[in-house]
Amino acid sequence: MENFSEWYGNILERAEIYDLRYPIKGCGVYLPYGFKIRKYAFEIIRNLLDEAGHDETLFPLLIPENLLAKEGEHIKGFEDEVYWVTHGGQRPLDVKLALRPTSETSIYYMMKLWIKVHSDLPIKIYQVVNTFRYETKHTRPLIRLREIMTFKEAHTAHATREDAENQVKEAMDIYKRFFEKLGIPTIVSKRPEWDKFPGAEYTMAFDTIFPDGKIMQIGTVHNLGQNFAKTFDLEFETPDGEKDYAYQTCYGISDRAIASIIAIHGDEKGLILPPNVAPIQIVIIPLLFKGKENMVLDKAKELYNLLKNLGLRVKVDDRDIRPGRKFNDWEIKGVPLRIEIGPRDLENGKITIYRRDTGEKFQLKEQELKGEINNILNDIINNMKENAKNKIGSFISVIDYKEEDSLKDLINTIREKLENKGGMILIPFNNEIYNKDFEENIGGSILGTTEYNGEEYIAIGRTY
RNA sequence: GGGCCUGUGGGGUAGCCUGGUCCAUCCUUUGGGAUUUGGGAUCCUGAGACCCCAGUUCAAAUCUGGGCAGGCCCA
Repeated sequence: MENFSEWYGNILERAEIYDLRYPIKGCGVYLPYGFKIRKYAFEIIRNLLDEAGHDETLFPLLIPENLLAKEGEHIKGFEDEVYWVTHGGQRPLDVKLALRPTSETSIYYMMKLWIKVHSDLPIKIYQVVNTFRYETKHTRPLIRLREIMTFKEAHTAHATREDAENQVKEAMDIYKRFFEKLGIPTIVSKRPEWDKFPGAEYTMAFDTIFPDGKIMQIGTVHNLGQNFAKTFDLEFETPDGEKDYAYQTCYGISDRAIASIIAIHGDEKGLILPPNVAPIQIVIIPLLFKGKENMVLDKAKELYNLLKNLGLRVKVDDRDIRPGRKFNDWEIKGVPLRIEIGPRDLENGKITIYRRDTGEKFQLKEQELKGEINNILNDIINNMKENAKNKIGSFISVIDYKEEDSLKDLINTIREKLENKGGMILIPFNNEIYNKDFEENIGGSILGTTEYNGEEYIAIGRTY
């Protein structure tokens, strides 16, 4: 993958994931195939959240200016990138309406109405919605959008600081499992003070590394403390009759998760999808020879029903084109398994199987298929995880640095490394260099502090 | 915020400088047909474009101005 940008744009089009020709910068269209990937991926996070006691809700897209502007630090973080609705028809509006850049303010306004006593807490809700940012820098499909079409945002309120702290832990655990299921390796760091979510006490972030060596933030978890609660007056009565403000957290995952599936697993041939999000998990290609078409088609149909009944997503590709073309089409689309069935296989009572992740082709006795199929699919996701881990691992470099070493040398080493290799650089934590001044000199960003092999490090990289 | 560049079928392009030879080239895509099918076949026959508006001119894809859209560089 020499040129990632080019590869990425190409694959979105050729695999029919996302059409970026919509005539507004930073806005595009999820095509049916891409939409299904999105659907299955977000089904996973929905299930994880539901199992952990979250409830799905839906809040309005429009936020009145006075609500959005209420929390000073929060609005400051967004003021340059908010879209405003200023007119209703021809008539200017008395109160401008923002297209949500995120929904803290609208949700917390309502939470105030729902919270009276400690027994109303905790509240754990989430929604999957579109959000808007007026990006002036380069937009990129599914990575930097003006309309973020898929934003899963969870918001919680708790009676104590400890509960909120535990909620942060739970959220991080959920995200960790989510990305594991997708086979996407992540590095978790605590964002620096100057780069945390506006209005939060602190921000924990999930980063991964793209094939071009750039850092991609794909999930964040924020502990909001009582900042918003005080602004929005989320006051409640404690068990001992006192008053206190709710302790809040919020955490989000976006379209970038989809971009990561594509980027982390894909290869020169196209997508490689983890079976759990693949719109088609197994494609059956009948090899049709003159006079033997029906035999082969019947067998294909039989296998289709067998696999379908096992709960798998299967498709028989009986288009009247040559098989080589079909092989290619489905490889571009990343279908994990392909079954080839032709007259030769029929004679031998075997089927031919191709694995997209390893590229290997092998034969299986027809009777073995039913028992083996799930093992194979499991093996695929495990192998994909392993590959991804190795890829990301090779992008992490540790640089030693002690007080007495030359700061100039350190800066040069970092610059050189970021320039030539990219990826993530880890430096043993040192308060002297953990600041904005240092960040401005290294030709990259300080991602935050992270734990690596049991030690604390400063993580550095170039971000998207 | 300042500067630069680009816009031709669904995608990628040639033509633009030097206006006419362009009802626009090639690859890909795509409808119909034939033939074929164990790794992107082939043949026949169709489809599909000069971003929009105004101007210059006998004549505009080509020149000028504006609009819209996209990209790049610097702060």
